[in-house]
Amino acid sequence: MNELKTITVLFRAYNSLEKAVRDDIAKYGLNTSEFGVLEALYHKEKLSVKGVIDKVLTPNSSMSYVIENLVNKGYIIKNQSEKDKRSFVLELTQMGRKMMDVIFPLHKQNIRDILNVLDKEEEIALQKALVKIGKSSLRK
Amino acid sequence: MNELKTITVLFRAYNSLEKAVRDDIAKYGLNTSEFGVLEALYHKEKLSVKGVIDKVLTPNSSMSYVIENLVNKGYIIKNQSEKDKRSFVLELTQMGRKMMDVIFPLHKQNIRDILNVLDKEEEIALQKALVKIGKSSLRK
DNA sequence: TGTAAATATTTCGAATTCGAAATATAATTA
DNA sequence: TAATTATATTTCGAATTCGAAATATTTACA
Repeated sequence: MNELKTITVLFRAYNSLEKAVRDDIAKYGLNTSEFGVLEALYHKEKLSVKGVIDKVLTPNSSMSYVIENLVNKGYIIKNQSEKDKRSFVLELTQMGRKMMDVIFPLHKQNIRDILNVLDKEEEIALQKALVKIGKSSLRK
Repeated sequence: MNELKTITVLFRAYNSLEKAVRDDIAKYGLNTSEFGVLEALYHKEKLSVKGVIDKVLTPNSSMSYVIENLVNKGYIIKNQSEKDKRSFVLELTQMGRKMMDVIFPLHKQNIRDILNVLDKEEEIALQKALVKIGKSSLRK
């Protein structure tokens, strides 16, 4: 049997899921990186740039660009931290929060609609396997 | 429980796996898209551009660029098809094939080293779940 | 305290990626 | 056979992404 089948189906599943998400949030003029930042802030109130980077998959060199766009669009604000002058604190604007109040539940439902092809046990098992792979591919 | 956990761990697993693969093949001056094309041709001898597109995850608008780079690097050749003048046939050069003879086994082993944290049953179950998700996210 | 190492963030330049529209040829059908 | 539709591929312009190096500030420690 093909030894690479697992990675093939993983890449394909990721790609089609990612595209579904991308198309969904593109309706609101956002890309995946931007949405990731908004989502992190939606749950955490305030986060430093580093705090966001630790939560999402965007590398720091791209993050400045993503954040700048979100600031320009008026969805987040960025203030230098008093404690640590290297650091900048991000939070949603009122507009950003209102938008997320609308988008986030739709986004969640959209994903659930896709994932619900799996029954509960399958989904749990999938999570476990993926966590293992995630860890395994880091130590390399 | 967090309803989005599955997508989170899927995205993370993909990302770290993809990075492991990317770093690996970057040693040979290739990126993931390029490697995907070479891999398709390595197994199939000859393929049209469309044939390659159907096998990999790169959209056609990007494919021209990827193929052009591979031609310039001397790893593949591209000839207009006699049968169908719209179509172009791709195949590995001798150099391309020799390189893949070296890279491909290493690439495969690299991935197996990561995936072998899973036992056989886990891996099969993972494949099944991912295939379901792949299909499920297409019809949207 | 002064200097070195660590951390947070940005800048830079270049490569890659994308969707939409354009081009060229082939297949279909009226 | 002419006109229409379908298919294969490329072009275009713009946005995004990346790693590496630079900057600024803080922390460690000699």
